Amino acid sequence: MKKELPRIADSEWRVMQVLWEHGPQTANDVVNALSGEVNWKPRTIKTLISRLVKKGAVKVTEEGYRYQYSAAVDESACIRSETKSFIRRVYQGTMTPAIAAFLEDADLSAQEIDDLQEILDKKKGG
Amino acid sequence: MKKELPRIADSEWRVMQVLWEHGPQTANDVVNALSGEVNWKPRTIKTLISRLVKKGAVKVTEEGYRYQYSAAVDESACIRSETKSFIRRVYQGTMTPAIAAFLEDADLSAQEIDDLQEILDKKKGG
DNA sequence: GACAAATGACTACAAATGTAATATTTTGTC
DNA sequence: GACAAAATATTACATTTGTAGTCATTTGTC
Repeated sequence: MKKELPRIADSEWRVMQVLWEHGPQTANDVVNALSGEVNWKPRTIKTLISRLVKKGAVKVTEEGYRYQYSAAVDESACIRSETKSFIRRVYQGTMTPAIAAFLEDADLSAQEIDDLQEILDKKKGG
Repeated sequence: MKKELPRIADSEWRVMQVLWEHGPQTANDVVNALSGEVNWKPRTIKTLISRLVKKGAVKVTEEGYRYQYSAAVDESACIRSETKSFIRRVYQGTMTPAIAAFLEDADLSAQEIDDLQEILDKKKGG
């Protein structure tokens, strides 16, 4: 059974990424992880966390005497869902032109090109 | 000199796409073009058009006795800008994982795979 | 155990967005 | 030229988002 993914707003993504990357943390840990990257007041980050909790994207546990926050939704599921909605919106649902545009725009190393070609080879094979 | 692209909201994209695809049109033409695709009342579409005009994404000309609306911003510029901000947000700016995820997720025909591989070959060659 | 410091809860508030309704003006028709 | 129909303009309103501030509570310290 798959859970509905809550809609994650732009700035909320930053918070989610910290939680996905570093696992359970206090609000302050998140604030620290983001300091330097963004210019938000600690309060702002707390607000974002609360909203994510309310949406069900983040869960809280009382570790000892302070709350620990951790992601409650799967990172790749969120990425896939966001990607799909992006492609629908901007490329009207057609993946191939989107990918082609990406490829043409991207500045790829030879290694990266090889990796991508391997993915394609595998797809063809399968 | 490049113009600042106005921020185009999700539902506004639908309107822009009609204007990009079909060129100058009356509000009603846009409504007709979108009917069947979306479930918006004509009023809603008119509102979206007005907002786009106010943002400078659409321009109005009085053709004869009724307004004609047409895109005032370049389609590929918008697509590129939106793509860049999407990749920054979701993939933290790294193109290759984004593309890899796209490829793995996409349901591609053999033909499409070949086309993409050709793009990659060309990139490697260049 | 009183009090400051830290943390979390509740509140704020403007702009953007989704989704329209109502009011006014223009135009074609009789 | 009066009036209905069509088009445009103005207004509405709840939600979401960005960006916080203030109030209340918990906790460590003396």
